[in-house]
Amino acid sequence: MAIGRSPQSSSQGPDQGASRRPSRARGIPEATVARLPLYLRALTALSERSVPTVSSEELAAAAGVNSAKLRKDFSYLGSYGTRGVGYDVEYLVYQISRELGLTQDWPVVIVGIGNLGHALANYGGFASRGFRVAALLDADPAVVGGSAAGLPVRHMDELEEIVAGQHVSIGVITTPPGAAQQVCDRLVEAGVTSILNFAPTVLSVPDGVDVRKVDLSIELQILAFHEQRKAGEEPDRGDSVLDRAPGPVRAAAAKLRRAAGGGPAKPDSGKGGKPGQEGDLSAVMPA
Amino acid sequence: MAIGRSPQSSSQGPDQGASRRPSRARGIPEATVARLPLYLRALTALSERSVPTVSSEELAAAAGVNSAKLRKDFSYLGSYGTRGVGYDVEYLVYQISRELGLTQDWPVVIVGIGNLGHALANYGGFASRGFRVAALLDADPAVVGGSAAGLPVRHMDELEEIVAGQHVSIGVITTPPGAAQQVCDRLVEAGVTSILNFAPTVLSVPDGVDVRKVDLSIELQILAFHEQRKAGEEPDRGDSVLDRAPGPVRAAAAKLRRAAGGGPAKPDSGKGGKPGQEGDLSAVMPA
DNA sequence: CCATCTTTGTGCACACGTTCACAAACGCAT
DNA sequence: ATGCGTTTGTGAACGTGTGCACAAAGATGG
Repeated sequence: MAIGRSPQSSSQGPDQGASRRPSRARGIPEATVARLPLYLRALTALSERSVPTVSSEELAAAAGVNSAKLRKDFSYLGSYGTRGVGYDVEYLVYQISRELGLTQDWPVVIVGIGNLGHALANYGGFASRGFRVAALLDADPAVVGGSAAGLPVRHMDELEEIVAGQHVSIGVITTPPGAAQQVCDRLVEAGVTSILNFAPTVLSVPDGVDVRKVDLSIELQILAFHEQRKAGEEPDRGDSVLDRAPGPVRAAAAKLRRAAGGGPAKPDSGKGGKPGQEGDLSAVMPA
Repeated sequence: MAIGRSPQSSSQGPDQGASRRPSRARGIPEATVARLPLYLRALTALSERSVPTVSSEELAAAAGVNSAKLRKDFSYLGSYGTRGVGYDVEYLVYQISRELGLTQDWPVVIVGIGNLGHALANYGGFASRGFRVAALLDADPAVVGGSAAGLPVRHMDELEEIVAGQHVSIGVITTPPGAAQQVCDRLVEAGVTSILNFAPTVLSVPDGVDVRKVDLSIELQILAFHEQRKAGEEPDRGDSVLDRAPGPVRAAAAKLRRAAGGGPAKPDSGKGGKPGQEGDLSAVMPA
């Protein structure tokens, strides 16, 4: 079978970020890196209110984390606090920005200008942190030539030129799932080394390329899981008994299922058994 | 100071999901829950191609994870595989769906119908997994009355009635950051117990309410971090020496900074020091 | 200059997550 | 039936992340 490409390099699962490559090159744990933007946001808010210093306790509350965790996180960056006082807001903003690489400009291309692509193009958070939209791209002639957020939508064919010409190293994929891997390959080939993927696809990329995934459907499913648990807390809604059987019983059941020919005996995935769930997504958006 | 509300209950940080409450009520680890949707997607694809069984190795490749991890994940659900053969695709689809609570219908309200709200309303992945959009809500009279994805946009005032009447337990917040906490409070008050938050805000909710956060800006910042690391691998671009100094030196520097009055001595956040980064987001979308 | 109070930075213990590696279980051919 | 090849399920080792609790460091007041 073998469904993915060759390497499953660069992480992608829920353990986002570059996990397999220890990534702790200079020591900053991945979990800490993921929290730095959180701190940065809280600090920026304080900065705007001209608050000069902040304690780990206050900042932790604002960022929604444990204060000990916050202090440990900061300790990886160096000792930027002052005991008995707290942290200098402006200085910390600068240090975190620098650590995250936000003191430089990051041109970004967005590929796939559907509903989500549009939303992202209009996204205020891009420009406000050094991320500049270098170009909007789409393969659909009906979309190319239009505009979003004041930028023209250009054709995929210009991708290579744009990436090379503007030294784009970050690409955002908001295409339908079917096109994602292909777009990804072109991005990588053109020189992009970091990809933010909104398509519900497992992208396969060569070593050295980072992929992060945002998947709305998954988030909702996780919520549903917890929601279901809340609902059926004490009532022991009995699952067909076989399901959690001790082993031999269950194995026999599996054998029976297989023997049945995989046809009519299946549970029908729960509800309205209409097929094509994954294939015919209403275009533009991932499922 | 104290910025957030009262409790910082229910998790929210990068350690998404209900972390602090062990949540492993019946034993399924949070990390596993987060991967189940991944497996489900891969399995659904196989199911459509009428593949009857799949080995852990194959499925793991398709989902982009380690096969041992996949097997351990499945072992939490029970023993649904057959040694020497693999897993029955249809059966596993059913089991995972059931575990995630996707065999039932989950009405969802989306609050804040801006660019992103529109995109979500049109999101194919909603309906395809049992998530039904019960209503689209907005507070802006200019938006109310319009429609998105065939559904009318209704006014916030109808929230309580809709949530109660349709037994909505999941809410999606796509408002500007300033409105997020307020909307969240109303949702919770109305009876919603799971929230998917797209606004760049740390929501504070009472115990028993789950919050998951999707933050585009953070994802990009994490990518930028790794990108920067790739770029400056060997060159020891010397950071003003003070930055990583042994301690006493650094402390003195901090004292000097503070003594300087917090005014002109600050590093200016790196680039064009225009303020209002967090406050004046171009509405509609989070930053 | 000393005492006291506040807050950082971190050692340590523990919980969680990942991966290896292998025995047990199963299908299949003979 | 028996043996062989395959694949699952899991015990155990390891790595990562979290949180407590406290000593050290600095601020502050007398």
